[in-house]
Amino acid sequence: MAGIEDVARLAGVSTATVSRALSGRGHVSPASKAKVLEAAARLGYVVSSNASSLASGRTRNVGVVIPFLNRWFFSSVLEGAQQALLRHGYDLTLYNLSGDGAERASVFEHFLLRQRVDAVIAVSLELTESEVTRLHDLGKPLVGVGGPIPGVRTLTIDDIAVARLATEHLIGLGHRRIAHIGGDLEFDLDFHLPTNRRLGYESALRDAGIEPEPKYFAPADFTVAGGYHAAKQLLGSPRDRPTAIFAASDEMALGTILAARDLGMSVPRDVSVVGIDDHDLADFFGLTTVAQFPRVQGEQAVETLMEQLEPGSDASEPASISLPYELRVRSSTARPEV
Amino acid sequence: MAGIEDVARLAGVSTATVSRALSGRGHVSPASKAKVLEAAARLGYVVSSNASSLASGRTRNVGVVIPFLNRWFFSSVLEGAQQALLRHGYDLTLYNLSGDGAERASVFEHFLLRQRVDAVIAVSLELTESEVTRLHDLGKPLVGVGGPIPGVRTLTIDDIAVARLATEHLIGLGHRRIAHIGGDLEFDLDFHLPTNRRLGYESALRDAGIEPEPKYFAPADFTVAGGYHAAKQLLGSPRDRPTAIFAASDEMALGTILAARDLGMSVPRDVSVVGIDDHDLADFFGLTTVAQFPRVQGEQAVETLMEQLEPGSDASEPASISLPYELRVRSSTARPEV
DNA sequence: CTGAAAGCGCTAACAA
DNA sequence: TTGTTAGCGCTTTCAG
Repeated sequence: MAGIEDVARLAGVSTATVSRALSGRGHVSPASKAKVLEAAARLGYVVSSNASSLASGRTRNVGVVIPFLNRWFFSSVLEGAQQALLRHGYDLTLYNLSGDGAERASVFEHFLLRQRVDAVIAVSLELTESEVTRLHDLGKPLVGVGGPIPGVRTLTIDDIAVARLATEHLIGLGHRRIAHIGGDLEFDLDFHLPTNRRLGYESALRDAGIEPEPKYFAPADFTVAGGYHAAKQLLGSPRDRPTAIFAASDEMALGTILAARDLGMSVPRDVSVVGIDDHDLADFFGLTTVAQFPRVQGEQAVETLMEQLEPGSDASEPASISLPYELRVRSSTARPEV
Repeated sequence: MAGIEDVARLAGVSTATVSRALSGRGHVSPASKAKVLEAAARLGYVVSSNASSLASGRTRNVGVVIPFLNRWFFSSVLEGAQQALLRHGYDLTLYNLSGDGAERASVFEHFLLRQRVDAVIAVSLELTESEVTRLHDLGKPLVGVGGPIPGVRTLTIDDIAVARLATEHLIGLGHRRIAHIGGDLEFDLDFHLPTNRRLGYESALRDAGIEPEPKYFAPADFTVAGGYHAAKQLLGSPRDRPTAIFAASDEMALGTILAARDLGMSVPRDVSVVGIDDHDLADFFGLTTVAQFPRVQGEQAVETLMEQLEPGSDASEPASISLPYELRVRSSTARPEV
């Protein structure tokens, strides 16, 4: 392992110059810089991140705290964040916390605070005020994805608007009996996402002069199986059966499609289905959905951090971050039968 | 930020004793240890991992290199690894390499080698000999998951045996015309997994006196959509249609079930379907499958590393690692109709 | 623009 | 069992 001194010697300059040339901080003459670069390449020199971090206080590493790895939304956010960080020359340290108290506290105390990260991205995780304060006091930028953290910059789609859009799509097609499969209340830890989506749904209905009815709401757990069972419930009754179902996630929407099939109903002829996400499988099932772009959310979280971590490097300050979403009409929605 | 000196002062001992008490290396009297622990707690002291790493050469961090984040197998391995590492007090730094050459080389050079990790777990990634050598020379243990890396300890299920098991299940039910949906050749980078599974399938057939026929093989890309199309191909022809399909992954098996339905066939009455994985959705679809346990694979990879990283801590040396798998019979397989 | 040198905070000989 | 102390490899003032 070549060290900075070896490079300095080979390049005929001091270690300080090597450091400056390689890190880009401070001025170095083009001539010296070239010599340093060449020497470093020749020796296969790579800085020791530990020594560098210890001396500079920067680690070029960010921690990502995330509750699930095996769900589409979360793995996509992670992917986006990872890629963006790599581009900036940062490492990503992963903390997969299943919301569980003890493990989580320990992670905060013994990992995040070990000066291992320059910043933290918290995905769909409600941090306690003391956790936020602690990070803040340490001067570690923190950005949230997927839900508001008090006093912290957070990226979330406008769940109310997204739900409105999905519902209005159905209303526009002529549906009046529109059911909703949403999260159960205890799922609301995810930043009231279920509640917000339900609010969007209800307000869209009211705006169209339709009074939301309790019998047209079924709770589920955001899985395919959950959506399936909820949909069976909704579609099972022969009278006043809804002609359309808006599910709060694509996975539940897929469950709905499968339930309809199993009940001998045809989608969209007998029932229209719309979801939220644009999950990998949505296209395959012809599911109409409101796409959100979790990869982009991950990337944006990184960019937001970078502005704080490396000010001036790329001064495009998106003061208020509005995340994109988009209705994707496929074959699971149509006008209701007359 | 309290430093080690603060703790030492408060506890009335030297910094060396604090270090020893907190890290567990070297002997410390119970009395001193108690004092140190209390002082550290009082001050909210957390070691600086950089300083510690620099001085000791250990980072308590392992790098996980993985090609996908959004596929069941990979996210499960990652989850298992993360959890096991956390338990050992290690961090996990994630490198999500999409196999792409340039990005990958850069990661190896500038990230993994920056002394940031004590060891590397490579998931389904064929490392070049020079990459392996480089890590080896640096004294970084390396363990593979999901495919053999030359000269490296690797955890993989016995793909041939797994495929045999699945096929034999069908044969045992009385099927003779058994088709296989496997990976296309170019997918073979995944360590010949598709090839091995096909070999297992073929040898099981031969053992039962059935000659494998090319028309009963269809390649696909391990996705639901891919399996769907392959299955339509296989099930489309009216004569000599297979009575059973063995898909090399659950996702393709699910596609097969959906294809059968769309062709108006009933599973398992008209066609039996078996997969490999025990994907989250397998249970929901009643898919018979050979379960593998990727979480466990991730955990085992970590344990294997720990033996090398912290010798003596837990001396259960599993010399040859055989990974578990298990046939899960559900409702997608049955005797063929007579 | 460059070099000398003082640390960054901790660990590990070594000595006691 | 404990303390003293010399670094770990780099960054960054501070002079020049």
